[in-house]
Amino acid sequence: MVTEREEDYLKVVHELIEQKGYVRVKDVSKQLDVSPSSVTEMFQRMDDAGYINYEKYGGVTLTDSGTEIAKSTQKKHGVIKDFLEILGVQEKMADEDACKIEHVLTSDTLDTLTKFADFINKNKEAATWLDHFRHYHETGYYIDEYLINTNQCPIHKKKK
Amino acid sequence: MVTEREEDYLKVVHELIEQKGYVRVKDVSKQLDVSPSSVTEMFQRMDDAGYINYEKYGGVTLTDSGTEIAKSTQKKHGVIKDFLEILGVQEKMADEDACKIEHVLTSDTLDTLTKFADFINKNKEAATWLDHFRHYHETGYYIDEYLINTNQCPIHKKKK
DNA sequence: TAAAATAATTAGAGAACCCAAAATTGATTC
DNA sequence: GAATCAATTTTGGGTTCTCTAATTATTTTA
Repeated sequence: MVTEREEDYLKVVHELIEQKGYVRVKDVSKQLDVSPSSVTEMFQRMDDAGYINYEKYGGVTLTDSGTEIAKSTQKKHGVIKDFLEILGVQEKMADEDACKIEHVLTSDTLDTLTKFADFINKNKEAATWLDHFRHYHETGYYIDEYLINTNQCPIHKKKK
Repeated sequence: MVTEREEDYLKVVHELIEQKGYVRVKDVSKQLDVSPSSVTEMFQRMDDAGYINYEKYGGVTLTDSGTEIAKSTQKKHGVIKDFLEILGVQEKMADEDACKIEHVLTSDTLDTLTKFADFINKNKEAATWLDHFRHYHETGYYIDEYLINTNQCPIHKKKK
């Protein structure tokens, strides 16, 4: 079974291959903020595990299973990050959280987050609703026009 | 710095103390599905770290810092679980995911999730909107009345 | 092409987990 | 009080991941 850390490494390797066409120990080291020797060691482990093809002092390529894991992890990352940003979490935080969560969320939950983003993006009504939530989130106040349609007093009301 | 695993152990210890008034190695072992020897070892580590007071063959109590961590972790768990359940994730999955996520979410994001739950619970409008999302989530179809107010054709439309 | 610079690997070690099996302690029962 | 039983701890070992320092390979440059 693939570990979380292996998923991290596979994701970075995949990204670097997409960006530059090849992978350097140095780059992975910088990207993940670990020492070069840690990268070498992980490369050896992942070669043994069948996720990458690794040759000393040479290049690294992803195997089919490695590619699958990398893509799946990237996809999860995107889903989570998009979702959090929709909710109003700042890009940097959303990215940071997505990096952690992507390894552990059940596919059920992932599916829910995906559907949520779809729903928001396909409905004007939803977008409006979201604006109201964002306003509440940022200021702690409800928006007047919105309150008119509820059973609440149309006075700015601080959330306690 | 407290590790994720220490947070897990502290949470369980705190829960057991609340429930039964005391803590047995056996119970923690069962709760976390680890061997008794792992629990003993962790107890020793957490005693060294100042999170618990541990005496061989005796009881375990939480220090102030241990209590703080346990409570904070429990609180985060609750926020995340509630949030996911609001979105329609099944209780079991929501709980499972919350157990993982509680250790890693930024406080920014946690705050957003809390506010989201508040917002939903305090607005009829929001609750209605949520029903529509839940329906879409479960069936893949939009609800007619809802679509009337959007730029979409009021025919059941499968999401692709 | 030989020396210098850079990159990568190996060697050795440590932290945070985990386990099974053996030894110990504390509680119960006869 | 001694024997038994259950709970706990110790011992010894394993995995995954990390590091620094030393070594080796590759690339650059003079």
